[in-house]
Amino acid sequence: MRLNVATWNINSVRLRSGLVTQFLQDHQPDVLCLQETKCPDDRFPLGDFRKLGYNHIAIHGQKGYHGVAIVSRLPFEERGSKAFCGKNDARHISVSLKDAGPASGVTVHNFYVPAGGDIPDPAINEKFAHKLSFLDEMRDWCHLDKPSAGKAIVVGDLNVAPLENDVWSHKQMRDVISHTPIEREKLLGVIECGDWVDAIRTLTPEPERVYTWWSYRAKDWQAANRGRRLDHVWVSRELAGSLAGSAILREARSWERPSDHVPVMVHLDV
DNA sequence: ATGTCGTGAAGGTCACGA
Repeated sequence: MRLNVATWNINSVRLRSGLVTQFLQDHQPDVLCLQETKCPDDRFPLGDFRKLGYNHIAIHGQKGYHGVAIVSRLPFEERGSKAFCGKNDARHISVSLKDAGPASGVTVHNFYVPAGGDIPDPAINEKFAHKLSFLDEMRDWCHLDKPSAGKAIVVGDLNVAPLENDVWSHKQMRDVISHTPIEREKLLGVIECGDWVDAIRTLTPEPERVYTWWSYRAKDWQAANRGRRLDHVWVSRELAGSLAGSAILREARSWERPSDHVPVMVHLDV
């Protein structure tokens, strides 16, 4: 069976539920993971997605900031959300597919890693310190909880572009948060510690440039094309052989009132 | 150095986070 998993930082699920439904209709992912829903759980637009047959929805939101959700047409069992850095700030949720045929038993973890502010010095910028601690805890989680044992997928807006060709200019980005050496090293350390396989880069190796985010601030984002690969899909070793393809929906950045991130999809033959 | 978004609480714009 073909299993399609997508991730998308939607930057307000209420404002953009129309874009989400368009994406679900056009691309039919089995599982869509959303970040930055910015929506309390009791105001999540469940009905919009259920209408399209996405009847299984796990949400972990709060008012105004962050928030993650998993919207699925395959049934699942909720696996809960882990609080990182001692904060319950709606940055993780997980499910295990169940009664879903050959996809049963696949666990999906959906993350929204802290952005980290502007100044890349943890001594004077506590947001950057938080981001680094969060990445440290993700590594500990891989070590202690062994989330990559079995069939598992990590997706999300990890807010780090780890490889040189994940940004428009490696040289000009090395002091910019999302591509500083310490963040890149820590994110690659999480992958290594968990023995995760970077699905997007397995299918589209360097040196090809891959971006999933373009700033709202550029006058003409397409002409400038100063993108970054901030959104990721990792699979456990057991699923690596099932990787069948991936797609980054760049055109979604041109939709009306877009998110600054675009959907990232991975196809698995399970 | 700037640029642009979304939210929420005011209050008819601003602060904050990204």
